[in-house]
Amino acid sequence: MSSGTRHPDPTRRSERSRQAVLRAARELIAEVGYAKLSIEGIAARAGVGKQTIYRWWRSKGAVVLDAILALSQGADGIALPDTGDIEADLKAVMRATVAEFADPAFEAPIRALNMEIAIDPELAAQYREKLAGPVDEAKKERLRAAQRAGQLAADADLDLALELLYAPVYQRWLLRTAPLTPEYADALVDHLLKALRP
Amino acid sequence: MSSGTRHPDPTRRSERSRQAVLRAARELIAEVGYAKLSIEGIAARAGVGKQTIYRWWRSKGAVVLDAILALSQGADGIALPDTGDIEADLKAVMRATVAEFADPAFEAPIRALNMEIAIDPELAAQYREKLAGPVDEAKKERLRAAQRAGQLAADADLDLALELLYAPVYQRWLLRTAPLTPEYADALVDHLLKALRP
Amino acid sequence: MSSGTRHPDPTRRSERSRQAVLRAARELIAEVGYAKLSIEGIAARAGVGKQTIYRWWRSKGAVVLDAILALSQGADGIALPDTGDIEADLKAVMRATVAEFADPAFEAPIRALNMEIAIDPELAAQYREKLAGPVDEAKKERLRAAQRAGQLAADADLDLALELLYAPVYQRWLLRTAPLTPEYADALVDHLLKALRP
Amino acid sequence: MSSGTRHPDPTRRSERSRQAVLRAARELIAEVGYAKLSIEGIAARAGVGKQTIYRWWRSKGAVVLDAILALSQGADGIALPDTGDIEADLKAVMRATVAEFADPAFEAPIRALNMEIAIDPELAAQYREKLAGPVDEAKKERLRAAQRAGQLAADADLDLALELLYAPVYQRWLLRTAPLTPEYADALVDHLLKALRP
DNA sequence: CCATAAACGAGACGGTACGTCTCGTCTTGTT
DNA sequence: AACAAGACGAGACGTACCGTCTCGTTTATGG
Repeated sequence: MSSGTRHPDPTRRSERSRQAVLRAARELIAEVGYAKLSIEGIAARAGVGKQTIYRWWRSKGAVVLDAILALSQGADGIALPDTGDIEADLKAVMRATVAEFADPAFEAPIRALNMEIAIDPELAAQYREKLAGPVDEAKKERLRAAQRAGQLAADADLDLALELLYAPVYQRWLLRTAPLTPEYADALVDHLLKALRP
Repeated sequence: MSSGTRHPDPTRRSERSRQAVLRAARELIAEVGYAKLSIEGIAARAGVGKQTIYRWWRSKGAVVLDAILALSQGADGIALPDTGDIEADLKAVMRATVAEFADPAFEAPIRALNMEIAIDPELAAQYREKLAGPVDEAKKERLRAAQRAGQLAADADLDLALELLYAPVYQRWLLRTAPLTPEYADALVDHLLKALRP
Repeated sequence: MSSGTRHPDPTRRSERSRQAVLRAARELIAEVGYAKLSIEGIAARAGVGKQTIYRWWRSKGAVVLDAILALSQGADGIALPDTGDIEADLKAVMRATVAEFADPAFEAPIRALNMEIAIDPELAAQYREKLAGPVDEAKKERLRAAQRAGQLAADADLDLALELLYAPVYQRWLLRTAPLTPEYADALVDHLLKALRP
Repeated sequence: MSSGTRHPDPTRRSERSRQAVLRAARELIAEVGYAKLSIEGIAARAGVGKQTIYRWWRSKGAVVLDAILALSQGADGIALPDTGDIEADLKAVMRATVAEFADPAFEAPIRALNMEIAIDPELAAQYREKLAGPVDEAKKERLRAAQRAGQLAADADLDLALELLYAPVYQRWLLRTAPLTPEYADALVDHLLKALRP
């Protein structure tokens, strides 16, 4: 589950320490912000030697990724709602997404993670594999169902479709260029469907 | 032109030092990368006292922003090509954009700037005002022309239109989720126009 | 006065910091012992950045040497008593020496210094030049006076004479092989004079 | 033979490990010097678990002492030469001593051992009992023979005599105050005999 | 045409954190 | 039960930068 790749011997690893580190990382991001997050601080808060962190994680970013992964663990078998109405379903999903992005509790750690991912390609790969990938697959599955139902063009590029939905939200959030509102979520869905209708 | 707001007396400022700092910042980002960029290093490379940097810039990010602004100075009166064919014009522009993002020389400093902007809202505001704003305005002007020509719906949300075009490119580039190709540029334009046709 | 040799610019040095470091070093040697003396600890106690210590001193030993040098500063124009009776004078001096070695307050820092000197030849050279040298010279001067008075052989090797007096005391103290008593001091003088009488 | 005192059950001890530790200690002192000698390093070099060292030795110093003891094992029944001429015999012995101290191969480990002994009284006691004691006894035996032969005063303090001979050599070596030459060895003997003649 | 006040280069300062190393203890199989 | 291996909490190491603070030294008017 951890992001490092230098595990000397995973079986010898102290689960107690691992949990303490991830919890401390989460707490500190929320309390002092990502800019002031330090490995030294995480170790102290977790009651753990610094070496224990360096032993199992490649970087501060790897710790942050694991800390967030640990939260969304149970969410494996995710599936998007499917009422048969692709427009209604997508709007519901996008409104939820927009709301999540607007949540201040969501802000700090996810912004931190995105900084790390933008800098460290290897970390980005792990992020995609562990978190983004499964979620994207679920979303594409819903779109595929809509294709089968004749609500979307059969030859639509679903990866691009996802980007048309999510990239604008992501950009607004990351760069704070404009507020994220439910109306905005609806507008994105409307435009997507207009572009992708058969 | 500089981003700080505490200029004790702009007239007394040494232009020679300012240029040396911006040049040093650009060189160091290219050479050692953003993560290892330090004010100490910039000052040393520029042959400038650290205080001179702290006097005129609020933060490392402000220096980076200025360093990049200084490059794109002449580009004030930017205007997009207007052949009358909105599809051809947009595809040309997007292909150029995609090519620019793929340029390795572009990478390091812009990525650095984006990190700072994502963290520092005040810097983001300056970035929008000085760089992104004028460029976006030029883009919207072209879209407005297309509206007047009846090639786009009269009630189209042009801000959203820009996001549908650029946010996917931005996301692919920042998170390295997928390659940026000319075909991708074309596809984005195609989808936009399908969604925005009258 | 300090032992390091990399003084970047002695005129810029903070005398307040220098004093605080030496005082902290002395206090900590007395309190926690030499084995547990750390540069980190000295810096913290002195309210000084670690870099300030590394900037001006080559090693922990150099700090300790300076700390002790600073104590015995005024003792420049040292001269041994000269009553005309070399035996009585030497016995007085050696009894004082023996008493000094037996003083627990003397123990910790001097033992620490001797460890460093035994390991670091460069430090040893500075120790000899700054501390041991002048003292030895004073002792030899007294012996020379005795030679002129016909109480010692004219061709006596005074360096060796000093060693015959002090090396046994030093060895007993350093290795704790036997107690240092006034009688022992007298015995050393008796033997020296028997060996060196004309 | 080992210096620790917590042997849980000496019979269960692995002789192979013990030898490996002592050999590794000797090699590392010679290779990296005493200052950089670590238990971690000894264990790694010896192919031994750290616990094995902690189980059988009280401290790093105890390992070093054992490592050196192991070398001078056979030298139990030592006796100094006795040609009947005390001056010649002592000069031969002292010249040999001086030569031994000047040997670079002798340097590192013995200096290391002396550091430990100067710091740790308990270790010093063991050193005296196991190494210095027997040797000193042999030296005193030779001096006693000289007393019986009327070459030394019958009431001479033989412990002090040994110190007059060896302490100056020890001091010169430890503090590197002056070179150790054969002439110096002779001079020490000459002075001793002048002081101790009947 | 100076004087004078600022900005300047240099870099020392008190600090924080880095990533590494070693300590001495503890845990997990192996022999 | 001792062993090799090595993870663990702890904490010092020496380095890199932070942002602030003197230091003289330009430099650029404005009296």
